[in-house]
Amino acid sequence: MAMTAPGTTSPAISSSQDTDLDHLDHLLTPKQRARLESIASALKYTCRDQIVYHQGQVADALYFLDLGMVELTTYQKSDGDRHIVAFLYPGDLFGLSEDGRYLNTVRTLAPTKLYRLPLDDLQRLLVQDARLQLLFLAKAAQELRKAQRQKIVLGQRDPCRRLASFLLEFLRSNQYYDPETRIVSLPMNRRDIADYLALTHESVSRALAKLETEGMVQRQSPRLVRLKDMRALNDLATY
Amino acid sequence: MAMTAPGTTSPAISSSQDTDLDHLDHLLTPKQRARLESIASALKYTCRDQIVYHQGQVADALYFLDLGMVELTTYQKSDGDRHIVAFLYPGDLFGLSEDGRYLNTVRTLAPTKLYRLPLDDLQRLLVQDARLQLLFLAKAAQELRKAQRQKIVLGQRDPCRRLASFLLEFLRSNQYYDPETRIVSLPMNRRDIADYLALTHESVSRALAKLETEGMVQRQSPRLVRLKDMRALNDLATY
DNA sequence: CGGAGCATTGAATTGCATCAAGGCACGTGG
DNA sequence: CCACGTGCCTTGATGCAATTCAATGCTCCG
Repeated sequence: MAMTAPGTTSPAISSSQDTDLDHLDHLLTPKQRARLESIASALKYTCRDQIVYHQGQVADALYFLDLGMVELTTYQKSDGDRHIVAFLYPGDLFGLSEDGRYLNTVRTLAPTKLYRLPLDDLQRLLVQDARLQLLFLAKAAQELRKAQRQKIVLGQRDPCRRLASFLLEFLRSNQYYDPETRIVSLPMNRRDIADYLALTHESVSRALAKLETEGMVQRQSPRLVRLKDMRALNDLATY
Repeated sequence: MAMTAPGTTSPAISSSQDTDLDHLDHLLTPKQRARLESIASALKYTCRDQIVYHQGQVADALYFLDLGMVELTTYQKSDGDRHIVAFLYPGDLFGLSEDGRYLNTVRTLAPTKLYRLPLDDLQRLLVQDARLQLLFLAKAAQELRKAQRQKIVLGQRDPCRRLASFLLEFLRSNQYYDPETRIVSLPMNRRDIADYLALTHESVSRALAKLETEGMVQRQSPRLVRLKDMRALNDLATY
């Protein structure tokens, strides 16, 4: 495991506190921005459940999520068991591959805008501009931290703990969390949450119910959850 | 999630099939090697259970594992529950940090040799040499793949499946796996394995016993496990 | 002084009881 | 109709405790 973005000690590099508004863009010089735009093509998905690419397809590009939300899933063996590896927020990069093939299937969960960066062009660009490459390295380190955290969350066997960690992930999001009302607006269904947390959808329901009876959250509707006792949630959550 | 090493499509970049012998070194030009050596300091640990650094210490260097094996652990909250994030093989980089502090504690599991690369020197070097930086980016992508796989393994609830995946990880290792006899020589105890797989040490024992009664493995001694039915293990394992 | 045998420690394993997550079925509501 | 929630039952992982085993250190005796 591991890889520190060398830049995390430098103010020039992205902090670990990315939010919806804190995109890669803000860190770019005008020239870098122009160069990236010259190789990028914008993609827009107006509805959810659209596939960006499939696991196993030849990997020829990296993607930058600008708006919306996508899920990254991996399908196991022959049996259909699905595993959601991550939910991605604006500012995240995706396109992880191995032996030239994408490792995941990427699906939109909401109207989404993203940029497609062809790998060969991008590599050329990153070799030309080493400072720009440092930003990508920092992004990679950020994803690594996220994966490590998530691994620890999955290590917890109490569904409530996993769910608490999951809910708290939304604090980063401007789009799906309103600090005023402290309401999380879940862009995915119980099944998706279950596949992400390695639970069944029933267990997700039950865990949510338990958190509610314990006064930590309050369900306005299935997709709208108000975080009542942030302190207790934080204590429960692993990270 | 995600980040493809742009280089995975280029033969110049490290393949995903790293083994103990396939170190970063082999991919470096003599000049790159010399530059890295000029900023690196070699560290040798002659026995196991030595701490390289502690979680929370100020992160000022990246490390390259040259020989031996280390474990990367994260300690939770106040209670002592420990989570082993990864076991590292020769060729791996470590030193992941957040807000300038190391995220893990690194401990040797065997006599170990590693190189210490101060972050400020390294960043300078990577800005000078963008091609060298691509190698680091590729390493980061590799760690990301590893973390993603591990996350899926932890998603499985059957301890046997997790253990099978764990045992198969050793196939990469020249040091701890002998293809002739097909014997894995475990460098860690049951407790460590348990903390890695999010099980109890009893569950590890039981899972191993079950794999043995089903003819997939054979215990020569607690630390020596012969892989009898590779096919069945692969079917059982997630990845 | 040296070596055989015993004691101690810790890891690993196994039996047993418990408990909680999963799976099924059904009901509800948008 | 599909997503969500919930009661009931089953299953299997956990936790505790007892046992085995290995390695080490120690004593005591030759």
